[in-house]
Amino acid sequence: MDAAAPTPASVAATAGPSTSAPAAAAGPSSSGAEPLAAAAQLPAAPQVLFQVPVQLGGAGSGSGSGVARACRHHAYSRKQKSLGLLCSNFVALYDRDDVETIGLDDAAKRLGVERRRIYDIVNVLESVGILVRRAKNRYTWLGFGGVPAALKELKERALREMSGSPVLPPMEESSTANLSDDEDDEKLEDVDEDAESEKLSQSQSIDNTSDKPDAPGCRLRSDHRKEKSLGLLTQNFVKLFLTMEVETISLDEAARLLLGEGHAESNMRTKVRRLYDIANVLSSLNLIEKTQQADTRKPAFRWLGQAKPKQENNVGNAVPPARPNKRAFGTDLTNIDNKRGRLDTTTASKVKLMQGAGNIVKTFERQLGQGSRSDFVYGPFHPAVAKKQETDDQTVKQKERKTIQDWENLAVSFRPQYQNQALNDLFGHYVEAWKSWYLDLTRETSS
DNA sequence: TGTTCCCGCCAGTAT
DNA sequence: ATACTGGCGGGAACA
Repeated sequence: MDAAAPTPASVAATAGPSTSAPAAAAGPSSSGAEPLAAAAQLPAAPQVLFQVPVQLGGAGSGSGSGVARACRHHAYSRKQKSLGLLCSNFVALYDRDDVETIGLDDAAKRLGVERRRIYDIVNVLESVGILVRRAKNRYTWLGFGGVPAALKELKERALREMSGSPVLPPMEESSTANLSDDEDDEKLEDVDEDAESEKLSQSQSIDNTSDKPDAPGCRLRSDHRKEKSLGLLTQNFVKLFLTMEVETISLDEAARLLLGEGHAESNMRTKVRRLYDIANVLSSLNLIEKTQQADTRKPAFRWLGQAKPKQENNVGNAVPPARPNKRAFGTDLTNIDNKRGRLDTTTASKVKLMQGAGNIVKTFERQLGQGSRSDFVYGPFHPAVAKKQETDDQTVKQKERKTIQDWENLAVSFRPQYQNQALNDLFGHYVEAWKSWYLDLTRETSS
């Protein structure tokens, strides 16, 4: 649907400020223009909404590939079209009390991007509980207040499964509470997904090359799709931080961990590309930040865990000051960061350690993998209140404290039990190492 | 030159 | 049949 047809200015009109989505604006179909109370009302969001300085020449931008696109856009700057920036804008646009549901077309139109990009954003936002899909084309805005619950749920689920306890009966887990009519069918699939994911697990990473070793054939195509969905990948990426408590992790490493062994080079590349997308969005939510690994200087991401709208960079971060080092979309900037927390050093080695455990991670990742959209419904947990601004320092601090506590409990109670002895042993090593590292870490951080 | 990641093709799904 | 979703990877901007 996002085919050619770049409708040049379609947006500019509706989207107050300087929106301009040169080539992208292809606001597809969609019935008429919704009233959109002009996006101009963005709160005091500073750098929001695409400030594309230069209006690319007319409709321009070729349809097809980026070739045509590229050659006539001198002023083209990908920074201004980054997912991260887009996400910030998206948040600025919808993170308000009066926002209830979000229409994809509307969002695309207002932000001046093509629908396809909105899917990207929305999928990761949903993964972290900021919004929920209600129906085709419809999402409900939960806001940042939904994040803690979503993360908690993610963590719990991860731990539950790591500990070998059977994955919740899908039906129960995705307790319809929040589902709307058009989603429940997915749950049906989840049932056999569970059963199947077991045997197919290893092919997950290599499916691309169509090399199903033992030709499971029976795999639901939709499963493949789900397994690779941006949403799921986001969750698993986040789980890496939540359960392994790695302080920093490079996208390579993440990809490796998520893919497991026998991955083709191309798979890695693709996975990493996706992770970049995800990381950019998570960064703009301030859930993670870009840094470098101490030893290798390799770019990596650090978990901040305290989602909040981008503007409020100063409020209670669960982590020391974090300068805006990551490629600050929108605000542009250096990509390179020089300083990084002391933790990185230790972390780097832990991460290495983890690599050996790739298999295991992979295993549980797979178990968790069933997370189709219907799988992560934070309904029962979600507060529904406390939306917006956690600007309140007190609250934030309390939360931080609580988080630390959580982790401590976690460290203590964390004792996975694999039915499989070998796994159990292997994992044991990993856990031990992790635990000691983690304890060090908490001691350090919690001042 | 390597890294980052935008863009849109196109296949799978839903209506 | 049409519309919605979203995986995927080419290739260009960026460092």
